[in-house]
Amino acid sequence: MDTADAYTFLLERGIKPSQQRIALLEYLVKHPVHPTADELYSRLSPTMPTLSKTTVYNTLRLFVEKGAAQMLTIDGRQACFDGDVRPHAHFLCKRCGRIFDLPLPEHMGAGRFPPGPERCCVEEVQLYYRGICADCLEREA
Amino acid sequence: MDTADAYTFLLERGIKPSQQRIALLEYLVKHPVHPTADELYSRLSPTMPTLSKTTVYNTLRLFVEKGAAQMLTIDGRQACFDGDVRPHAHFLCKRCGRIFDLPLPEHMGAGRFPPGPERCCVEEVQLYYRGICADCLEREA
DNA sequence: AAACGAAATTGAAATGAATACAAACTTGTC
DNA sequence: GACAAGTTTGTATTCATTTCAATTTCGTTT
Repeated sequence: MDTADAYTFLLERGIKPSQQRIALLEYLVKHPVHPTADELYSRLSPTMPTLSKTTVYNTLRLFVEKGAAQMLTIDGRQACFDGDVRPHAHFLCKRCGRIFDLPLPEHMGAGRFPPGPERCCVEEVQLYYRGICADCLEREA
Repeated sequence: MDTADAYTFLLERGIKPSQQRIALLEYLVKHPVHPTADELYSRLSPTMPTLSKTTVYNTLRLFVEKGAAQMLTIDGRQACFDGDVRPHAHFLCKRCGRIFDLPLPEHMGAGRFPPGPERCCVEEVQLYYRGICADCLEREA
């Protein structure tokens, strides 16, 4: 995704494409490592010196509201963000802290999330795994 | 679960059963509404005036480590705790903030959580739904 | 029963993610 | 060029959680 793509993507979602919003979206999509708000700020500050942390938070909240990004609460300490809004699961390595994408189990494809007997309206589903990743397992063996 | 049950349950898990730990475990099991650390402190303080919030945090962390309770990160702001450690899903109502238990989909029974191609070691799985609960839907209709 | 020591508890202070808010700035429109 | 609506910015604040040193509890030994 380049700047032009980000521009139109934001417009499609009803988001006014400002410099900051384009930069954040581009970074999120190009770096699918589930960064935190703070990481995004640190990475983008150098090339965008006036960027404020408040803008990062505001923008991420907007993205989530408009369905342009996902917020992950897999790490209890801070929220992580994912520019890939297609349904997929996440794995958090307790050792190195990295978050990996994983496919959803077969039966949990898009739209097929039976919430049980209750008559509630499900808007989001998140499937989180936690454990030790392959790299960390190998490193310690 | 009464005090004696809590006592033996804690011992079985390798947790020294102190007054505070028994009280916390009993409360968690008797009130399956997924309280936060702060709520637990507020509820137990009246009958246990010397209880400290640090103890609540320490104890909850210990419970989670020893598998005596589950920590939920479904609400990004604060952790919630569940004395029911059997695998089940959770639903957070964005309107009223309550968290409900839900059964896991058929294919996701205990131990059957295929994490995909990676060779990682999965220790926990959490399935979160977010939306509007039946009560809130009705109230607004 | 008193003394001891390890473990648990406590309260105060610190940390750190996230939010509130008001001022300054952009951007498009007349 | 002035205006207005919407954005961005920095500072100050909130609040969940952690750190830490001092105190207390509890089981064991003398």
